[in-house]
Amino acid sequence: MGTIQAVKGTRDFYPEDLAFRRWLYERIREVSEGYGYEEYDGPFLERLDLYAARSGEELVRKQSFVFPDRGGEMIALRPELTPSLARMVAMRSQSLPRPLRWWSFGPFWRYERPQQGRAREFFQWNIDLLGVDSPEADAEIAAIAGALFQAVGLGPDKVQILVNDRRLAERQLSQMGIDPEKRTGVFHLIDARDRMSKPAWDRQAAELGLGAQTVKELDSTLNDRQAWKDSAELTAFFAATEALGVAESVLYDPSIVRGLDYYTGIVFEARDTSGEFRAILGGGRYDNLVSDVGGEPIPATGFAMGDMVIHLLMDKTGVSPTIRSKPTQVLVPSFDVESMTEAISLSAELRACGLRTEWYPTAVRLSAQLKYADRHGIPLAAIIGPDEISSSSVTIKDLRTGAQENVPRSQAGPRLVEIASGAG
RNA sequence: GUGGCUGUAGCUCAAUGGCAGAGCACUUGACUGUGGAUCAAGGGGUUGCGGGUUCGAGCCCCGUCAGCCACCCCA
Repeated sequence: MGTIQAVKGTRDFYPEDLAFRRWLYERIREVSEGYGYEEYDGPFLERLDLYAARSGEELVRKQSFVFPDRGGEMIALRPELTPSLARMVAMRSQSLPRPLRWWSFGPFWRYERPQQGRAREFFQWNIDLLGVDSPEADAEIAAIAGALFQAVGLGPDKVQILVNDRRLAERQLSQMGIDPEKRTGVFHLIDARDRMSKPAWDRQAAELGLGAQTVKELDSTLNDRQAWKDSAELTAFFAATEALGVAESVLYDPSIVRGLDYYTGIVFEARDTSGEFRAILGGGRYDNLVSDVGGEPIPATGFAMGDMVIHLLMDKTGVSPTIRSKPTQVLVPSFDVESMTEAISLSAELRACGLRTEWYPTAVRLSAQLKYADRHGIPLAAIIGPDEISSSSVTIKDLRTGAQENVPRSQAGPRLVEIASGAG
């Protein structure tokens, strides 16, 4: 190709691609606002220090796009939103009325090897509930995730939200006599269990210094689907998700611990039930983050969902909508050179009636102009040629049904509005 | 950051080391006032890029870039 290549890991959004992104954004907005959440956004650029606070070694050191500004300050393209949210809340923690229900949708960047479901530039939905320290708050957040899946056609048979509580997991490890210092390593081990073979997993467990008896106990704990009953928080959580009507979508899973360091309580992630793709979304409770960036302590819970995996899953399960990127409702063909001015003025009249109207700019064959309308899914055509001009009329054609009628020119706009609104 | 696979038309893919092709899409015509279907024709390529081997490279070799897959990590 002679053209300059796109930046690695970025995506071009042609009109049909942007149409899907906007459609997803609209579903996200409807669901978020349905629970009373306000839209906000942070800057795309942040000081690298912000992430150094808590996000985790890997994310900051290796996966951020970082550059020095002209003053030498290290700046990062935001790899996630939660630290920005914590900073924004911390800066006004005295004046913001609580609880805070905020959501956002925008671009993020991570310097990683692109592959299926993962790019270097991606879009992400963030939704958070701050100022409430209760399992019921976590349950609302999980219910919102379930509501979004429902809204895009991914029912409980296709997506499950898998839930655990770090406090329960830590208690379980303590009961097994596992040193608190080994927790992080053991959490990673737990996280990797379904991706590794049994022998490899046992070997890594041994490397961590876990005895055979401990490994056995750990294994049986990870298979105990009833252990949530030992947790007051999870018991309250599941009672609340049932009341919220999403009981079928949430499931206790003792192997969910999540990678980010700032989670402090209930954690969850959504997976496709076929197990084909990586996590669709992930989140949980992070009660210390706001104070970590300098604010007064505010408990918080929330999640982030990328735009790529859910799209892959929707395509695979056949629930992706077919979206028309062309907004035009009415095409006004240019019948011939002589009537072109009339066609232009007709299109202006139709626009004045509130119709999204497109004038065909060259007087080519009428069949070619109607074919253009057909290819773009434009439902209506308003034809004005020599016959119509001499009788002060317009021929209206509904391309969906093939029906055609001739109306006085003064009636063309109102009649088209009627047809376009489905009343015709 | 590590390892593997693959790069040919807008898309999906052919072509034994010997004339770069097909289907879909696009444009035009069959059809001088009517789209979808059918038929026909046409446009579109520095075979990702750079080097090497060879009489001759889309094909073989080296490098590079990109895509995909598995790690790592995570949305």
